[in-house]
Amino acid sequence: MAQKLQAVRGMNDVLPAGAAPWQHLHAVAAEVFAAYGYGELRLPVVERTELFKRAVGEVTDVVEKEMYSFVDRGGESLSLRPELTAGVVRAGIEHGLLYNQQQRVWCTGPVFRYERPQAGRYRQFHQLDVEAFGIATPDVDVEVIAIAAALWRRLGVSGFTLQLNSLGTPESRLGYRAALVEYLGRHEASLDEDSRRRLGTNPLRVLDSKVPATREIVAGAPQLLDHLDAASRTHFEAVQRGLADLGIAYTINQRLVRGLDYYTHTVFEWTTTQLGAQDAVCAGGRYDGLVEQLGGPATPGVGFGVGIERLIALMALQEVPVPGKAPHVYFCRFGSHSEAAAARLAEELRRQLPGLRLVLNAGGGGIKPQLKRADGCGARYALIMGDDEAAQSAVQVKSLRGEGEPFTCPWHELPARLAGLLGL
RNA sequence: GUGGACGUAGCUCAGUUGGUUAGAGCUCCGGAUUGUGAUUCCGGAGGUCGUGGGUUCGAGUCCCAUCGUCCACCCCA
Repeated sequence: MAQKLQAVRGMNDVLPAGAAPWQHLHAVAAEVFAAYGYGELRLPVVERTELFKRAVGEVTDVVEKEMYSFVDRGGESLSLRPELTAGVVRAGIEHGLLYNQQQRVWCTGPVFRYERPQAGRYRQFHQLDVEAFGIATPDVDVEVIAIAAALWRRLGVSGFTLQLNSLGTPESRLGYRAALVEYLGRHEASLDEDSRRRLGTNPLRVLDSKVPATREIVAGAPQLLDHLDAASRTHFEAVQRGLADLGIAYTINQRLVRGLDYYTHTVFEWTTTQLGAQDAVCAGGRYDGLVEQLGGPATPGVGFGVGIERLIALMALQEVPVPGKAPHVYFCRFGSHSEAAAARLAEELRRQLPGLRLVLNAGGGGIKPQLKRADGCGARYALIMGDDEAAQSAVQVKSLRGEGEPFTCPWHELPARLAGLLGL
């Protein structure tokens, strides 16, 4: 039997009624990023599978079992991007953006992960991504975090906790990793199955296990921060000072390790308690080895990704005001002489008032249903033109929101009158 | 991938221990003396009860499968 046509699991439609928060978020984000001097990058959704294997890490869950990979007609293995950073770095290397220079960029778009969908977790979701390249000093770590804070402020969302940690350099991490494996190995029998498996593949991930028995063991484990070398420690302290200096509150979470392999030094996560299990709205950190690892010149980098669906869910939950895009006016027209005149006048108004949102009635109907549509679409004013008005080269202007009495206005005065009424 | 809950009109939901043409509210459309909405009144449209099998004389109501949604795990934004 023919199956009902429906969207692919975990991939959602945004309908006109739900588009306002998306538009608002994008507009605000673009402004905030520009305010910090970040330029936009627009990238393909598909990259070579190899890129993600090398960037994200071959043994990560994201690459191991969540990528949408396929072989194209030329026999090449391609993947829908599971995150944005890899593509940004690829583009940076390819176009020489990272050759001995600083780059501040941002990027947005859909990313794909084959996971079991759940509230706040979808197979196609959207991220906002901010990256700064070519700056090794901790001041950019702070800058990037401050951008996220500015975004929350401009949007009017609140209630986040900024969690902070440092992974140190790859070398210091290796030392720590050895100490951790040694410690966990001694307690292997008490670990849960997942953690035992990770012991061999990705032992740091054992640190954020939620299994109670494992947590107990982890509590006594060697601390990552104790294994930082002097330079890493200095870097991390500078980041903390910088944040304190800007009045950005944070808490250090030594169990915060990222799921992607490329992070070094600073890692951070903005979490909320308001979204259930999917509590991370924004996460990022420093990845000084990534560019080189992908074949570019050794270039430090810091950045973060924001989960747009989660942020929007939070905006809805906190009832953040979002500017509406309802029409300003709805133009009712009826009668044999007025329809064409109204169409011409509507075009003229839109031409003269570029910000004007005007819906011209179409499909006929009496004045009553037309006014009903006008009210229903949220317009502030109705313009009414029947043959009576057309005969006087005028139109009736009627407020639908109790803003004054209806009045008749000649066509040629209408642009100025509307501009005044609507503040255009 | 694991465990659990759920799936009836566009939306929110009712539907008795399986029994004749499946209901409500909201939305939508039309009307209430000829050209004025959001209140009120009247009328109308709209569902093969997610889909496919099965049990039964008979299933929205029971069973199986499948798709999807939600919750938790896992993972992560």
